[in-house]
Amino acid sequence: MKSVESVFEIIAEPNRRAILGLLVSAQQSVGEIERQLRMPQPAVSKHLRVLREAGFVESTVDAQRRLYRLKPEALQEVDAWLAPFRRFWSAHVDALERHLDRMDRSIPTKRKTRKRRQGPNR
Amino acid sequence: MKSVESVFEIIAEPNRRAILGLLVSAQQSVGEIERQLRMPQPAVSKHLRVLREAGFVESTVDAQRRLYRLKPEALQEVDAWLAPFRRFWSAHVDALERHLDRMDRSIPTKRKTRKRRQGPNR
DNA sequence: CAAGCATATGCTCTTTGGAGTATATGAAGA
DNA sequence: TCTTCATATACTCCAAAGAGCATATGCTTG
Repeated sequence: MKSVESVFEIIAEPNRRAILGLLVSAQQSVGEIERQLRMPQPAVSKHLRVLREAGFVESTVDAQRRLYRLKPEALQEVDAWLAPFRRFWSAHVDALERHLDRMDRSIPTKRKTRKRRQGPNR
Repeated sequence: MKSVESVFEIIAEPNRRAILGLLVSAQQSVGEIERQLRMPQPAVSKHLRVLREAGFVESTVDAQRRLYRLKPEALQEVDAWLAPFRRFWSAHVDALERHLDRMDRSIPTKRKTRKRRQGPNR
């Protein structure tokens, strides 16, 4: 049993993302998820278990049913990881330009020719 | 060759996330990534290939080196997917409260008929 | 052209994890 | 109690993918 998968591995699975998507609107029982996603019940339960152990969802008991609802903490982790990259899709095109311009990340290897960028000149 | 992996599968790989992390600060050559991450060169190249084909990075040629830099579009996709969930980590506590209120988190070891629930579930 | 560096690719091996199926648990109602 | 419903778990099978290693490609310089 490995319970320490990264949140990224968890949401890498399409069915799990689908389940999370369903739970955005409202909590759902296993059966409801099963029907909406047209997925075999054991599959649903299994994915829910993974999601639960990873902290993405939590469940409460209602008679024989289990109602699953979203727990946002885990997804916040993804959001946090994304943060440093955000500055890129605002204005980075120019910054990139500057980079290309001054990049001389030379390494302790002998290099004579530089200025060899720009263009797929074969 | 399958090139149509979801962006989520791409970033599920720890080494790839590490590479992306490196590229946030500046573009890097394969060798630089190799050294900083202490990862065998073929591994770096392979991951870079995956990242490139998925649109996470792009490369330019500099003599025998290849300089890789970030391409934010793919990560924006993740960001977009995350959007619907964002409202959860602002105000959702109240909804949660209501739920916790009408059920018992205790273990229903031996329980007789309880309220049959009036659920909003159809 | 030959040599050397930087990077890419091909191949095998191994592990992981989802699919599918069968079955177990547990609660509710007759 | 027995039956039925809702959900969970156990188990096998299979494919995908990363690790590791060897090698190919390609550019540069002597």
